[in-house]
Amino acid sequence: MPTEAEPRRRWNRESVVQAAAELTDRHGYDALSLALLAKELGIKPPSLYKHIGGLDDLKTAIQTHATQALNKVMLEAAAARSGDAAVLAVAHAYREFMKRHPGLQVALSRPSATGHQGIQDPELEASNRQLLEFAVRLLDGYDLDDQGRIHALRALRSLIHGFALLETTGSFEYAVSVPQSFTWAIENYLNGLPAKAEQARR
Amino acid sequence: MPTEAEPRRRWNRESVVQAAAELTDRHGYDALSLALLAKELGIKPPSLYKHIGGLDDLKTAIQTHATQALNKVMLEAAAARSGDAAVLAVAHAYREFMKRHPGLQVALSRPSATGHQGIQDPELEASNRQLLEFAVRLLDGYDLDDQGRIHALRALRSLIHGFALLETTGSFEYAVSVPQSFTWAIENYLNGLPAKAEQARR
DNA sequence: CCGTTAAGCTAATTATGTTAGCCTTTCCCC
DNA sequence: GGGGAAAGGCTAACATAATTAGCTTAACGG
Repeated sequence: MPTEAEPRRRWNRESVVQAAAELTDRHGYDALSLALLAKELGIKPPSLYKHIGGLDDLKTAIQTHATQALNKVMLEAAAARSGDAAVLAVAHAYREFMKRHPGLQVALSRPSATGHQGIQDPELEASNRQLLEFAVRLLDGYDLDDQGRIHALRALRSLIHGFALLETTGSFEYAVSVPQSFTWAIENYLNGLPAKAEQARR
Repeated sequence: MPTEAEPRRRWNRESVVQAAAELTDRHGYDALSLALLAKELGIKPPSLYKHIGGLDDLKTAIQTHATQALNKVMLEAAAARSGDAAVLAVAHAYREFMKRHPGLQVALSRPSATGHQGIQDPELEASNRQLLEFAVRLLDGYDLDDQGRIHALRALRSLIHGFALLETTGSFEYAVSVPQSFTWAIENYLNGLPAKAEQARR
């Protein structure tokens, strides 16, 4: 009898979370269940507990997975760009990510399942810190002090995130081009920023 | 035996949805269940089906309930104000609403449970139409054509909604005042809008 | 080769959503 | 007032999901 049996694919926490994330994107965040995920992986629900702590833990893991993926996308989008072009590129990449990952979008738009009392994944911390450092540099071309930069970053992210979210919830019914609205929104944001004194440039 | 029995409070669809909405605000959107709701109302789960079609129907009802409540809040905030002051008032009212109703906030930030294929509550339609008409007037003081006004409204709502959402998901960890960031964000938005030619005013 | 461990399984428990069918109160109309 | 329909509640029963306990087996290292 030849060893016909599948090598029996081994799952680990990361691959399980990854599969779960894809599941939410395909079937919707609310459709995520251990039963469905187990079927998808070809194993039985109790086996999942060898990799994750339960449904809540899985949801939290999906959140951090999504956050890291989004951070990565933003960093890549801004690479080799600067100034307004960089901001626009990041904005479009952010929106693209949200549209391409409807499940993760929902995951990114809700309080973490397990109350996030400080104790966080160190890898996530690092990713966030890296993003912040990078993001601050995005706004180099504007006349902002340290506080102003934080304000500006929060505003930018709010704008992008809110837009992408409202877009997929179907809040933009009116017969005006949504992509144009997005570009308009970002440009209006940039337009409002205080320009750095001209003589200070170049 | 005197008729000690409680007059047995009667529920209807509206009061049930209202109670469910409050439940989500107190216990979190994900904690919403027919079992918990029934306990809250002092009835048994199957009885709920006399008022709602099931959990999905209830969630959709909560969404439209939330939308109408939010619309109302915005309208009231802008009453007797105009120009930038009106925009700021609406923005703050919107954010306040989101903070005060964490459950409804989540409800407002996800695709409707029952796919929203056009068939909508006429009352909701009316509320949305009313809001749009009003909102357009909000931007009277700026030099925008019809398309521009829609762009501007989408941008404003995205900014406010996104900010409130990220605020409660805990994305603003940095040690800078969040309320200040919010005001900054709205002012920056207004700042970016094209001012109407001066001679056209007063 | 043998023991440990990782990763799977079955069985059983609990909670929930949902349906069916029954019972009582309310209330309207005659 | 009477009588019936409708409203609103209930119990019983069932399906599915999450979770726990305890067993089994493949892999892997000494």
